This record gives sequence, C-alpha cells and structure tokens, in this order.
Amino acid sequence: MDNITIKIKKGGKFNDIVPEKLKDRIIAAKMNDKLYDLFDTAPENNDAELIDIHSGDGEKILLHSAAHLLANAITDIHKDALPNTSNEGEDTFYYDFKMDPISIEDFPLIEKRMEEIVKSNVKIEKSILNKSEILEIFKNNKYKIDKINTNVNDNDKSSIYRQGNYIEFCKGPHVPSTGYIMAFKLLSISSTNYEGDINKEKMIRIYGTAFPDKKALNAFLIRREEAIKRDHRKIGTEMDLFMFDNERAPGMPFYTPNGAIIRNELINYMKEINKSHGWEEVWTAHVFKDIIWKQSGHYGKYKNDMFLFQLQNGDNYGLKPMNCPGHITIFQRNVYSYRDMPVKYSEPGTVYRYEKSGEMGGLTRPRGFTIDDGHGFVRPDQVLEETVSLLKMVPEIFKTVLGTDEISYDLSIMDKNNPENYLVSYICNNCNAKFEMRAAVDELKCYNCGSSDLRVDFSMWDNATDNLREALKNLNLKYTEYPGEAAFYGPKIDIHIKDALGRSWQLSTIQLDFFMPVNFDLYYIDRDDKRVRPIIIHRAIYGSYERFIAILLEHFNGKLPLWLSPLQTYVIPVSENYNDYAVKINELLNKNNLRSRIDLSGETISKKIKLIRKMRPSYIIVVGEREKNSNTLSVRNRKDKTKEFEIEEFISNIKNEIENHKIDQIF
RNA sequence: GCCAUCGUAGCUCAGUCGGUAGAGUGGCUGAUUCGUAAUCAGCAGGUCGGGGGUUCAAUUCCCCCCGGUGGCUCCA
Repeated sequence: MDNITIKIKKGGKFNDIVPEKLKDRIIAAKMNDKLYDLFDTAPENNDAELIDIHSGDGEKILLHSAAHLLANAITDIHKDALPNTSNEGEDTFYYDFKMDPISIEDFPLIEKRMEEIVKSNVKIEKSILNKSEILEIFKNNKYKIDKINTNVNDNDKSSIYRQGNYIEFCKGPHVPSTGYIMAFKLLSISSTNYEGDINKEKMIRIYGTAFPDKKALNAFLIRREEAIKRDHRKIGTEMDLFMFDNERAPGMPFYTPNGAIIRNELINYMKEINKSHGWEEVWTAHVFKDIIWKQSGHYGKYKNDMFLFQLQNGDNYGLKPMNCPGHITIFQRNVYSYRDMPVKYSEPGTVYRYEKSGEMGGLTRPRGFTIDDGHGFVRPDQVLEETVSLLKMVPEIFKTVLGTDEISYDLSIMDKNNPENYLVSYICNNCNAKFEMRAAVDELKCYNCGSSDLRVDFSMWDNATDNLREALKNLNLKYTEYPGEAAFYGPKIDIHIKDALGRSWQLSTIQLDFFMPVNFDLYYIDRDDKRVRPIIIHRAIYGSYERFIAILLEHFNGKLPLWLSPLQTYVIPVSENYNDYAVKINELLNKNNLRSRIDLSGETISKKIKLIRKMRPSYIIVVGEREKNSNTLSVRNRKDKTKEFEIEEFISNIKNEIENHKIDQIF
C-alpha cells in the first residue's frame, strides 16, 4: 500500500502531524529517503511520508522491532544470553545470540514472554548518547562492543533504544511501543558463526516473523505450510520424475521417463525461442584438458570445486564447470568481420561442479546440472540491441511456461570507488599504451614500458552499463540498481520471478564479460582493418533445468500445463466389459501423439482414480456403457470436474491446448 | 567444510531399555465386473546406509566413514 505524505516544518515532531484516526497504524516517517522515528523532529521544512505499518517500509520496521522483542524475551528468560545482531528478510527476521543451545520446544515459553511484553505495551524510546556512554551500557556484551566500535567514531554520538529493561544499540527506527507488534511467531532455529566466520564462535540463530495483524500472519503460515507440502522432492517421488542414487552418484539427478518428458519439452521450447531470436545451437564436450580451465581462469579460482582427474599417461582433465570456454573454442575456429557480429551460440549445456556436501539440495543445488546457456560474441555497439532482444525473450518465456507476469529486474553495476576489484582499462601516462587489468590480483604497472604511472579508463564499463540501463528503460521495465554488485568482469542484469506461493526466485541472468575475451584473445576485424575485442554476453533464461523444474513443480503443485504433463490422459474403463472401447480410445489418443495410458486392472473405478491421482494426470477419461453407445468420453479435469465430450471434439480441443502451450485446461 | 538432526520393505513410517524386525500402502495370485478419492482373501518383499569396536549375542551401545534434511559459509 502507499503511504500518505504531509508537509512538516523544521523542528516539528513527526508524531504531531499524524492524523488522529491513523495513530494506530503510522509507525515512522520518511524524509529525503531517510527513515525517522515518530518522536524525532524534522530536519527541514519538507514533505514527510508517514510510514504505515502495512507498507513495505512499515513491515520492515515491524520485523525489526519484533526481532528486538525476541531479544528482550530471550534475555529475560536466559539471563546470560548475549544478543548479537538481527536482520530482516522479506517476511522473516532472525536474531543471533551467544547462548546455550535451545530447541523449538522452548518456543512457547519465549513466545509467552514476548506476548506479555506486547500486552504491557512498553514504550520504545530512543536516546542519543556519547560513544563512551554507550560502551559503558554494553560493557558485558563483547559483540555489541565490536559493533559500537566499528559503527561509531570515538567522539561521535549514536542512538540506543530502550524498551523497559531491555536496551539495544541500534539506529532504528522502531514502532513507538511494543503494543504495535500484534501478530508474530517464532519459526525455526539454527546455528551460525559470529560474523559468518566459521572460525569464530557458534551462535544460536532464531527465526521469526511478524505481521500487522493476525490475518496476515495466518496467511503467511498457511503459505509456508503449503510450500512444505509442495516440496519438489515429494512431488518428484509421487509423479516418478527423477531420483538420486546417493551411493553411486551423489548430487547427480537421474531423470526417469516421466521426468525426461518434462525436461525435453522445456528444452524443445527453449530451442524454438533461441532459434527465433538468432541464437544458433551448438554442442560442446563435457571433458576438457585442464589447460582450457587454466586459460579461462576457472582453474585458479574454482579448482577445489571442479571435478579434475588424471589419466594413466599423466594427462590432466576436468569436467566442464561452465559452458563458455566450449563456446569460445567454437568461436575461435574462424576470423570474423565486424559484419559477422554478433555470433550467438546456445546450448542446453550440462556442467559439473563439486558442491560441498552441505551445499547440495535436491534439484535446486545438484553437482551436475544443465544450463539453458548462451554466449553472444558482440561488438560493443551491439550490447544495447542484444540486451533488448533478451529482455523481450524473458517475459515471453515466463508468461508461457509459468503463466506469470511478476518479474523484477536488478542491474548490478561497478563500485567506482574501488576500481581495483574490477577488470578495467588503464592508460599508461608514460607510453600511452592501453590495457585491461584487475589491480586487486595483478601488479598495477604498464605491460609495455613497466611504468606504474597509470590512469583508469572507465569508458568500457560506462558504455556497457549505460547500454544495459538503456535497454531496461527502452522497454519500460522497472528495475533496481545495485552499485558494487557487478562481477569483476562486467555488469549484469539479474531477473527474478515470483511463484504461486509468493516466493521470489532469481532465474535469468544477462551478464556482460570483458574478461574471457581478454583471456582467450578474442577479436573481430573492424571496418578500419584493426582487431577489436568483442564483449561476451553470458545469458540463461531458466537458469538450470534442474532448478527450474523444481520451481515449476512447486509453482503448479505438480499439476503442469498439458504440454508439459508427462501423463496427459488416463483412460479408465468402468469394468472389464468395456476394455475394448477403452483400448480403442487409448490407441486413438496415442495415435494423435498424446501421452495417454490405460488402466486395465480389475480394480474399482474409484480405486483407480485414487491411485493415479498422485501422478497428476491432466485428464482422466472414464468410459462405460453410456460412452460406448454414444461414442463419447466422460472427462475429469485437474480440478475434479467432469464433462462429456465427443471423441473428436475432445482430441482437437486438447491438441489445441498443447500447441498453444496453454496454462488453463479446456474446461 | 561447520553446527544440528536423521538413515528400518518400492513409498510413508512404527519398533527393539542388546536376543537377527512390524504396519499401512504399493507389487504378485485368486475371487469380485464395479460409474468418478481405497471390494475381499492369500502370497512374496528387509544381511535395519557402510566399516570397525564392546559383548555369549549389535539393527539397538561406542568410534569412524558415506549419504539425506534444516541452517551457516559458498554458488563462476
């Protein structure tokens, strides 16, 4: 929801401009993009946005205050627990404590204490104190002392928040009193290390959530339960789609016949899209001599995460962890004119990465997976056009496959204050040579004359980043910029989609790369007969097929659109007396290239339906005396509605449903 | 890799305070001939993740491995 905006005079209290009837839902204020507590005073005459607890900013503040509420309760119950720090996610918060391990069995007691603090509606008050005063308050908590020392300069002041007996070092803002935290719940518990460093001490992390009202909290909890019920591993077992053999090939997914159908349909659809957008399909080997990984830089950086092996004769090989060197190898077979560009290769490319044991998880994080990969070798002046083309492909695909329009775009750009972290151009002030270098790993001196009198040239980054930005703007896409989030080798656009359960997934990526062209000395011949470096665009739309199938299954709860469904029709005769008619129907469906199966077992019709349900057939066709006599079908859809159809009518309808990749069924 | 937790029949799970295991479901066989979420009966399935130790005896207790799950870290 949108917040209201009201003018305020310099020095006025934000709380004084909150309309009386909104007092119970306005919890903070915002001016010039900075958040304030309601009891702060306005720094200037300006518009103040009043933050409603139901707004995006409001919910963040609520979660943050709920985290403090948790810490308040924990320290009340466990006197020796030391609060470290909290953080908020989309719907959840966590708080890390140094304390003896507890379990979710302890949650009711903690929640009860939290409830009491809410009931007594304790005021949450800010004080501004000198650093020394703050250090004195937190003298028994070394974690807070660390935080104070890193965040506050010696002679500066900072804020602390007090709610009853509980004090927190925090920059706020917060809800005005604990009574605003109407609906909350603790969710889970896990361990973590101080500052995320595995060498530092273990901490207890408690996750929770909070909402402006009970209704929203319940909706969240139901969604969460539904997500567990829809776990792709469970659906995959029920529908017999894929398996793992943890003894023989840990982390490697095996697709069973049904799963292979889904995977192939997705791949075939992507092939069509690639073709229509000028991405030519190639095929590359899975095993390469290690020299290519040394040249690409993967070996140096990811050696420990690669499958590497040595043959009897001493030759060293590695499984590909990325497809780009393979595509580059193909690109290098030729010399290209500027007129040949862009050269765009695509491939459902299977890669292997030795994920650490604790990092694997079902299909979402396997050790072998297939990317709908593509590498465009483009002239710098083609980045815009190619990015626009890709940004048009993405919504088309997700609309078709998932039926979703909820797509968001992140533009990750470089942090110009730290150019050493990136591969950027330098110009030698001594000999005027121009070259690319990453100062964080290479010694910063001229390759030509050895001089270290160099100046940075951002033009390559600036042009490329401008092109990405312009592509987003041309298509009127809403996007967010993230300075400092670019990879060292180039800026990128990451694309997120929201699934049926409201979860956001990063799927697609459009990544510019200045680095590989340098490593492999790629070039094309320009109009003036000079060699010019192309830029590589790495792109994937689904991301990996494995992860995408997991998301697809959870999004649809396994009830896939017909064109993706492994079992499109399932024919059930009412009794064995109608087997002949059922067999005829099933054969007719198969002849029409439909994936149909028939159940000729002696079970009752109810039992047959019961048993096949977990396979999620798109249509169940029941035939008996009536249908046989009138040459019709009794069809039951995914929503358990039944309808009579003429045979030909049904077949032509569902063939149309398949050809048009429809999400909805014919009735 | 780290912390926690788990590994018993194809699947879901029970059980053994140490005496080599059970249910439901699925599978097979037979009866039933059935109108949209379980008709009945019988039978066959397990060296209780792997290795070692303690013990007269280990699936159970101890140790080490291998895997799974939830987090942490990581994700080119």
